[in-house]
Amino acid sequence: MDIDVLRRAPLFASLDDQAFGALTEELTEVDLSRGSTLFHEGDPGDQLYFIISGKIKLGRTAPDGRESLVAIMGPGELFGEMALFDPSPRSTSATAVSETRLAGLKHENLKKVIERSPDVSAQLLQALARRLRRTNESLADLVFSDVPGRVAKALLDLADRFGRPATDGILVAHELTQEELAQLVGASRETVNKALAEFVQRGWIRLEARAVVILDLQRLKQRSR
Amino acid sequence: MDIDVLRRAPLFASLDDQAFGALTEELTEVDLSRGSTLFHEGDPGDQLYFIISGKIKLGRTAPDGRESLVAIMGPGELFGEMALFDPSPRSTSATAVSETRLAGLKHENLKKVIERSPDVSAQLLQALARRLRRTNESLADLVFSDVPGRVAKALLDLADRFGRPATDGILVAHELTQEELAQLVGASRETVNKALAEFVQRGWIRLEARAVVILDLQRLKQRSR
DNA sequence: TCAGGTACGTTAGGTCGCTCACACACGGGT
DNA sequence: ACCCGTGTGTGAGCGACCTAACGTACCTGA
Repeated sequence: MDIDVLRRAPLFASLDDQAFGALTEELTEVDLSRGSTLFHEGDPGDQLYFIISGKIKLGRTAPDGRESLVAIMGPGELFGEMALFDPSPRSTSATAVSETRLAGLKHENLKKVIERSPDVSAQLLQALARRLRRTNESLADLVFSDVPGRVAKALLDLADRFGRPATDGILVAHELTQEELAQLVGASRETVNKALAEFVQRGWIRLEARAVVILDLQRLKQRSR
Repeated sequence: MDIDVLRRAPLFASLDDQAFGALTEELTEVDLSRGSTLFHEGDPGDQLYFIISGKIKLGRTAPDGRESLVAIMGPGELFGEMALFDPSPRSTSATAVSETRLAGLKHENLKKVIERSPDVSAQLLQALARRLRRTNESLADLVFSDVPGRVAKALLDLADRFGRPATDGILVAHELTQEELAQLVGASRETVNKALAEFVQRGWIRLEARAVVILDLQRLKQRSR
């Protein structure tokens, strides 16, 4: 397993090599292809996961089948930890957005790590606090901004996390379909498509297959407020 | 200071009497009257707070002045902890919804408590995980449900946390104005008013001054899905 | 006790974004 | 090479909710 990503993860930064070595013994590797689901909403859960490569979408399904995405998680990030501290069934489902490799860690093993090095729980607190902050932000956006604004914001967020400099802008290989992007910003696919078309029209972005190139970061930021 | 509420708080359940005694030495009492603000969005923050009595609304303000409430916190609950683990300015403002008494605890002192008894950080993790779960829930509701549905859900949530049995139903003395209730569910005051009027019409609730009596819990639950 | 602020109730009109509907473009499998 | 499924682009129509604008009922303090 490629443990480089994990070694660099802030969560384990405080571990010495020996403790880290012991940890890696406990990890289970999981590989997912696009569209396959790791767990469903309501499942019991006793593991948390690290993303080694690829992307995972965390989402909820309404009784009528509509979906809403809570977050897109990428390499180096972790998820599925909530079921551990607050022992309840999974509150979201987790599905691969692209070819994805994960490292799973059982609750009991995490506990062992925490006992050895309390810094880890400080890191976990920080990770959770950050997530809560982001979610509160999204909540406010949903109330304050219109769909184009939310789309702009989502693109900027994805750019921040997955963007790479390209010749004429920032390449954001988000791997999401417009349908998924729509579920992420809480809007219909059609409306999101129109918002994207408008941005293209204005020369702010360029569309590629499951990717976007941001050409005018400033204007996009302006629109996202 | 009335420390009964604190002694019963799960966060401190694991402390022995001596440790708890030491902790109370570090607490600062704060009293707020309705409408006065403890901190604003963007302020630096080095304290977390326990609610001894009363209620606090946590909210965000849009550039144009509109407000959105992230949560209503009541007796026994804590808030303002995010700024500690994830050292950034306050992400929300905190304002008293009613006459409120708080106990403030500085970051450094919390650290001391955690060092002595690591169970406290487990409790903190649980509290954060629960909050994150709730916020994700709200996020999904905002997308899936219409305004009446969200109002119903908010009433049920408030009933769960602040409700008391009354002769003909559950008395929920939420202390919120309809404007605040509207900000909590992400809608306009007018629309919330209409939803409430409709519920009254149907005999599901009865309105009182800054309070609601839930008469037909079943129907209200039905409507909230 | 009166004045003025604050909260509540209700209406009318406009609009953003949803649903529905369809056409096209692409890509992978037989 | 050809489907056929999946994803993308676009238009028409409609409806939930917002804004704007009032009148009324309180409560509070001078």
